[in-house]
Amino acid sequence: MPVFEPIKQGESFPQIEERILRRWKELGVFEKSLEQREGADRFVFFEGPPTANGRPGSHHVLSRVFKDIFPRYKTMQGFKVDRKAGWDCHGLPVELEIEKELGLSNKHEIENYGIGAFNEKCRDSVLRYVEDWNALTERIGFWIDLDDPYKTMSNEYVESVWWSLKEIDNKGLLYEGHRVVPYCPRCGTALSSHEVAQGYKDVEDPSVYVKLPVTGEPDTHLLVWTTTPWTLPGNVAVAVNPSVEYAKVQYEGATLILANALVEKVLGEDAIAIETLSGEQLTELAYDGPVFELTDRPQAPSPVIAGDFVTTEDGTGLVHIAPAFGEDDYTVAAAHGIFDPTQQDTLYNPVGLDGNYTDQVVGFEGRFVKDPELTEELIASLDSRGLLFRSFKYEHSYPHCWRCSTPLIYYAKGSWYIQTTAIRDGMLAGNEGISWYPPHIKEGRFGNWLENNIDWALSRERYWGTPLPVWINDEDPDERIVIGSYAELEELAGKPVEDPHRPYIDEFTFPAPSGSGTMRRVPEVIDAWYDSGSMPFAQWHYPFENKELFEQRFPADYICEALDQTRGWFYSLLAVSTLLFEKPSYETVLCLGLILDPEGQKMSKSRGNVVAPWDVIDEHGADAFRWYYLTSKEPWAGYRFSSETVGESVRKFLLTLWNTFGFLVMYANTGDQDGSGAKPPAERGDLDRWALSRLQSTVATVSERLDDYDATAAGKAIDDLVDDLSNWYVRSSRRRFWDADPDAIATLRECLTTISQLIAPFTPFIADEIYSKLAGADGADSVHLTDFPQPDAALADAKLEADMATARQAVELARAARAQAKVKIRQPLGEIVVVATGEEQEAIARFEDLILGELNVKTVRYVTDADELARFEIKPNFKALGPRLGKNMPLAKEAIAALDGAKANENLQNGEPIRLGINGDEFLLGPEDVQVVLAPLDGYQLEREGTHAVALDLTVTDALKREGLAREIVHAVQNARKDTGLAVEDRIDLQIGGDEALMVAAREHEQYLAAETLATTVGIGVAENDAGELATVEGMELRIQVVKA
RNA sequence: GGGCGAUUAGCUCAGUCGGUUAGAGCGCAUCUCUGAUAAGGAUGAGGUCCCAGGUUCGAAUCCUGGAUCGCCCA
Repeated sequence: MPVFEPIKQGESFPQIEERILRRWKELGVFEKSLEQREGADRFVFFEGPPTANGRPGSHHVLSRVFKDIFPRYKTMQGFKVDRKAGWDCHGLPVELEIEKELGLSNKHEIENYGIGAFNEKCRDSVLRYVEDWNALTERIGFWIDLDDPYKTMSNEYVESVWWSLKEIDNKGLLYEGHRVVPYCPRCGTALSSHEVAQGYKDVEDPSVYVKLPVTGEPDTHLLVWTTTPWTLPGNVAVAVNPSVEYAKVQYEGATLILANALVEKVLGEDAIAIETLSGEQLTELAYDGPVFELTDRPQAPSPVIAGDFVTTEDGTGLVHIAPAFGEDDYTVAAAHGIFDPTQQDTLYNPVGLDGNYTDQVVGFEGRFVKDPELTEELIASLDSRGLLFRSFKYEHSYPHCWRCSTPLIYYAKGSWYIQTTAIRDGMLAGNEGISWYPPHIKEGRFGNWLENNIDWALSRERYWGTPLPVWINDEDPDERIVIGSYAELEELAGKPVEDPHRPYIDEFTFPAPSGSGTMRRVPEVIDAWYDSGSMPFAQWHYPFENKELFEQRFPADYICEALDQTRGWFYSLLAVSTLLFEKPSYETVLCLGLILDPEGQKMSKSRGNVVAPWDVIDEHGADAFRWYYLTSKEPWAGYRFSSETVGESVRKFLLTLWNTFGFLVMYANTGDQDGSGAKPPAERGDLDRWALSRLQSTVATVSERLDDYDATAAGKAIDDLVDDLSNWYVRSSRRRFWDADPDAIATLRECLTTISQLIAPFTPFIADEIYSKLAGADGADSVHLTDFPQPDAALADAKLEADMATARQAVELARAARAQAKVKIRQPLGEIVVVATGEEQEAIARFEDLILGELNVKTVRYVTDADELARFEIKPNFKALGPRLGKNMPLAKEAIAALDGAKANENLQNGEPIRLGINGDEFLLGPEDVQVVLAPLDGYQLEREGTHAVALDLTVTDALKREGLAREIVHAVQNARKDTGLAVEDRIDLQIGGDEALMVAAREHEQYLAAETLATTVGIGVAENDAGELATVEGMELRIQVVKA
């Protein structure tokens, strides 16, 4: 029986991961990790629900990985972390997908098809790819309860949402208003501001200057500018800023009125000023309206009105007012009594809900307002009537429907609102208590957004969504009831609610409580963002069920989504919970950046640069994918990502770790030693205790960084530790592993076991593979059932770590010196000369054997007085001296440079200060104020760093030469062993022959040769000419014959 | 047009409280080590720390203005 289960040759990371997935399933590890924390303090995580009507992509892997790591970490720290999955089911994107499938292109066609059948299609489609999502979720090791997810379309969920809306109505914050809203004529629905935000595109639009004839002043025109000529038939007034100065100018035979400040910009230098007028004076004028012929509006003077919002930044300083098509227009026209906002039919609107002109617009009846051809015709009409001053293309950013790409129009219509402006201060106060990663979002993007909050346009005139639970008397629209539960509706309507969706719910009517009329539901459904913002309580069907469950799990300690959710889910969560519970529903939020391709382009299907997550997983494995996302950079900055970059993180970290693990398993098995015979850690040698101390420091750093949601720095600390173990501890301890030294095996085993726990939240697969092989009989079934390591102060030794760092530096210096002198490591050298003082010398002396072995040098000689190799130079420590010396600093720098370095160093060594005279003042400099560095003297080859330096005696004596050759022979024999396919521990009979110089060296070092190559017999100078392998050592011929003994 | 963020080596990214000599990985070139390693090590080439002002004894870092890119909003 081997000590540890041997590593399967040729098993790839993805294969290992799939094996571990099966094991997790068999043992129910996720479930156990939860059961085990029953009754413990909770760490609450909320899953932001994705929509499963499309396949998951690499950006979903990003968020799911960050959603996973902290719950795993907290679980290992002893918290109970429930993780309920969820699916976002409602909304326009779902409807659009079905419309496309069914070949429907507007609401009329949907209604002909049948709302019931249409919604059934929607219902079926939203979980269409749920299997793909589940498979990917499981494969990347995102532990979340997929068996009992919340669904925003479930009866229970919808009922909770209804309850919340009634609560809001009870607070008087639900109202029906008229408002100019961004409206998609194609989808037939108003869009919320966060939907509009997603659809801005840079487009070229026509832009026209229109001349409006001033009533009673022939040939005089108001000059207005607009980028939306289609709104001109809706024109009812012109607004000017009363405090701006306007000019009447003569230009190309016409008299024009525009803002004085804009004359040159619009007309150039050729305009001749006639007089200036104040905006106030202009409001006494009128112009001949309407701009287009309208069947229901006769020609009549239209007013010039005052509006503070008019600026002279662009345009002409005169703004055409169409109250149905602009928020400012609506407000200013209402304020001037042009229409009565409470009487809907007084608002002039020549455009229908379908985005087409009504029959009132003569010559353009039924035309779609954003049709470019129509625009041309409108402009031509203006021109033919002498109203066009100029037209040109204007490039600007204009909102489009985020799903169907139709340009939005601003359009006055009825809509239901939540008066979020009433809770703005509450949301701002709540935001104060939220920890944002990165922090600038809090005051910046999110804070600004809250400051400028406007009421939430809640209603959607659509089909597949949570129906707005408002019933209105069909005889008296002022009588309304908001329904807050199915029981309430059942009692009123006298029948049970089986499906709260349209069209079934629309059939629930009941007599008006006032005694006359029938209560009927309003036709709207609600914004799906409200659904997802309700998940903290709706996922539990609160308050109808699970009261305690909800209260224990509110608010969330941690949520995590991509940055684009700032005004999406992050906002809707905060708004809903502030409305209902007067506090935020999350305490910490991590925002993730976008996934870009290696060129920094956004990944999109149209560009064809999408990296499919399964490709990455199949090639490199889920752990590599996770490690890359978690540690390569700050996660909110965005990722320039490709499968190759993931491969890099495999090579850099996972393989190093895996090889170190493989090394331990191999030598523990070869030497039949599991480390149980080791001394207690405190009694082990320096190298072992160094490794254990590094481990403890890393444990401390990792916990500290993960507590601050900083996976990047935590991962880097682990990476550094693994690198130290592999490239220093193992490298320096090879001999001891070969000898199956229990201390070495125990130390490495302890380090790797603890590392497996540290990486468990990061790379759960390889972590469990390593843990379950090393933990032994006393270990848990899985690393994920263990407690996260706590730093053990007894094993931490800062001095030891610092000393080792110094020793390693000395080795590096010596290696550099060898490289410089082109003397390879296999060639032994006689002496290394180390210049170092005080602690540094002690540190190097402490690890002398290690250094000599690593450098293949016989002895080390210390030189405290560096005169023979280098001289001391004193340099100022600016950080210490700067504040003290201020403006004298440059002078001090010169004075210090002029000091006698050796003498100054001697002073400092003796505890005496350095005296410095500057501008007649004397300054005393202590050791903290200066830095002593070594500068090489001419004629010596020396590598230096700070106050220590290393020089090599490069004299190669004949004896050293022979020893070097012996090592070359060993090297060649080892290669021959390897080529012959011998096992590491196989004994051999060795015969060598060839160049006499080599044979001499071999005879001299025969014992060494035999020991290194496990040769039971050695024949020197006997290998036959034609037998064995032929090698070349420093140009000399070497024949090697290896036979298994 | 406004808000937020970014800009550091060929590429991907670090860079602490402002401390004068800016780092790492990848890639490249040369050399090297290795009976754990798909690896490791050394050296080198490679930098206008986006630009311009300013504050300061001292600026990649702080301030102002500008450029470019991204996101968000109009």
